[in-house]
Amino acid sequence: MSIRYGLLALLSRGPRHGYQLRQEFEASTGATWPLNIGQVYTTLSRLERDGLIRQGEADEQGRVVYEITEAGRAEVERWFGTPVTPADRPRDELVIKLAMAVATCPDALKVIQAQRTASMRAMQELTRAKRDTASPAQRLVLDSMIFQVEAEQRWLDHCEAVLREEQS
Amino acid sequence: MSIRYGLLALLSRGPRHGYQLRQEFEASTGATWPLNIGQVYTTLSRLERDGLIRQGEADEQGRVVYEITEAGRAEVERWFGTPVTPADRPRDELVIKLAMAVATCPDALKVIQAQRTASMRAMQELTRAKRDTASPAQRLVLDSMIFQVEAEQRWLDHCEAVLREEQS
DNA sequence: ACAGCCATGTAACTTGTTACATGATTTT
DNA sequence: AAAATCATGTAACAAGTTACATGGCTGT
Repeated sequence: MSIRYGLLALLSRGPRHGYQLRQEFEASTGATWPLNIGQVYTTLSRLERDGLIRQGEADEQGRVVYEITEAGRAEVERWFGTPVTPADRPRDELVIKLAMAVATCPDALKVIQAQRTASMRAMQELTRAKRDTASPAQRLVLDSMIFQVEAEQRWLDHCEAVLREEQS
Repeated sequence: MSIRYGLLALLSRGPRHGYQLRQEFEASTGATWPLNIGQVYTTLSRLERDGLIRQGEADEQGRVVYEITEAGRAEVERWFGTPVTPADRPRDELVIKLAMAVATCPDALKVIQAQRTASMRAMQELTRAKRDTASPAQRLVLDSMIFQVEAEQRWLDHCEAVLREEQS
């Protein structure tokens, strides 16, 4: 629901049109997850269908402007007030992969090694991206990814240690 | 694609029927993400549609048994050999929420506080769950979540520090 | 004239998810 | 007899995603 609520939150600041929403969304969340412009419009249609936004009057340039409704405002409030729990998060593909590998794969250690290499490269790219990013919001997003990759690396080490212990 | 590839990986060990697949999947990945049995069958249909598995002969108990095809085996190999990158992961709802909150919300600090409380509670539940889990595979999954919540807590501290600095 | 950006939208698709229907077998 | 578990499946939907069509405007 990230995009859905993200756009709704942007609209709670004031009326916006679709193209503008993509710009602001990407300005906040950065280049790691590019947002296809088509998706903005599909998401806006669904938000309108659900009564959380409505089409306002057109721009002076004739652009279609959306504005948040009362129901939408309440929904944003609820969203900001509700923390994210582990159960809310989608299944982590890496975790599933390793869980399957330890039971299935000829050698799970190879999977771990390949992932570790990729993680290190990801870390390099993230630090480089952070160096090149001026926007504070985008830096926070990059920081989050850096912390997550660090956690991933720790977990990979841990998995390898557990595996080696089991084998011996 | 976690479920899709997860089931495919299980089938690469040998023929299985649907109910059994759910049991083995949950035995590996644990109780945090329960797998609805209906989803097993929808996913199996789609895997069959894509030529990655096929229906074999029925069980001695008359149960429908699926087996992996050559194409499926190749796909599993490819999956195990391909690392997960940050771009592969879905947008993190917490990250989006905070990125929106710092720019939109009356006070983002409240959002951070609420999340921190939830994170601490999540951590408690995860350590309790780990204490009660004998299966090594499930313990690894729980360890992954623990590392992730730790990273989340570090990031929340970091966000708060950055915010307070900006305000002053 | 043409390339590139601004701008809106739709059709088709994917995976994930749940609610429901159905019946057999096993346990209490 | 009733409850629980085993077992298979379908219908309907949500959210995310991309490819494509369409046209206006701007700078070279």
